[in-house]
Amino acid sequence: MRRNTTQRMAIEEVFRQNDRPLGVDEVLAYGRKLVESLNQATVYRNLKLLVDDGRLKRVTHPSLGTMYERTGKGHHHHFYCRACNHAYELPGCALNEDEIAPDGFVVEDHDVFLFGICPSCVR
Amino acid sequence: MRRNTTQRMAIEEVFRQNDRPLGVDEVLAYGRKLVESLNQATVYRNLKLLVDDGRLKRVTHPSLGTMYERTGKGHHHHFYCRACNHAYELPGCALNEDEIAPDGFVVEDHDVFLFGICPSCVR
DNA sequence: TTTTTTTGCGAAATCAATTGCAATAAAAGC
DNA sequence: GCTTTTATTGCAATTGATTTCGCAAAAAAA
Repeated sequence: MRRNTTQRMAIEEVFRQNDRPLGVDEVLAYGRKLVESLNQATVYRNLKLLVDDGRLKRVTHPSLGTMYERTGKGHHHHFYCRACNHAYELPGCALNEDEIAPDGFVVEDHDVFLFGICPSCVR
Repeated sequence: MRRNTTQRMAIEEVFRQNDRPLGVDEVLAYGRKLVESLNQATVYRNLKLLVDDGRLKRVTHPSLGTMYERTGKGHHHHFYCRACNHAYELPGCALNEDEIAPDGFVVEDHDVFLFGICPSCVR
């Protein structure tokens, strides 16, 4: 049976406080502000458990690599800010269903990654 | 000065024969059909040279990892067939420029990855 | 208290990509 | 055509980054 350890709760808290896709190091860094003994292996183990439990989703970003984000937020695209290196989730979908692919291709899913400058960095 | 080795020409030929994004192992496997002594390190070295020379472009696919494709084909999206594990390039862009991101986000580029079944696998 | 999961730590396994080096081969020079 | 020069290859070893693992100690929950 799964136990509510301070480490696991801290990792979930990290995602609550920073509601955007986070890399393993980010989770470790933010998590250590909550539980300073937090270990990298513990982060890896818990990220895996949280994915298994359906609380997190694993995403592979073309520039940032493996990231994790909270589930249950509906379809969204990803924005990567080249200035602060943060990833953001942008709700909604700007893809035209009909011209998405030529006849014959059966499209089941899609991932959209945007690149640019985020509002906090633009000013 | 750059030499036209049989290995390098074979690698370029591989991309001419299979005009879709290819992974390093695919380039190696197809390349060995043309030059059986072809070595992995040679593939890595030449892919890098061909990128430097602007003949290939490096792409990071969320599922397939690092891939290379020929340059000069204009903007396109990528389609990944879950049946044959091949990547395809789909010319054109089905993204709505205006609703692409909320106000404040400056979008400079984007990558779109589609997932599904390709025409050859669908029948 | 007792039981059992979980942690921290360092070691180790993976995987992708790079490098050193002697042998090879393309291109230039004779 | 033959020799010289030097880029390139093949091979194995190595790096570097990411992820996993073994195990004793710690801490939930029973």
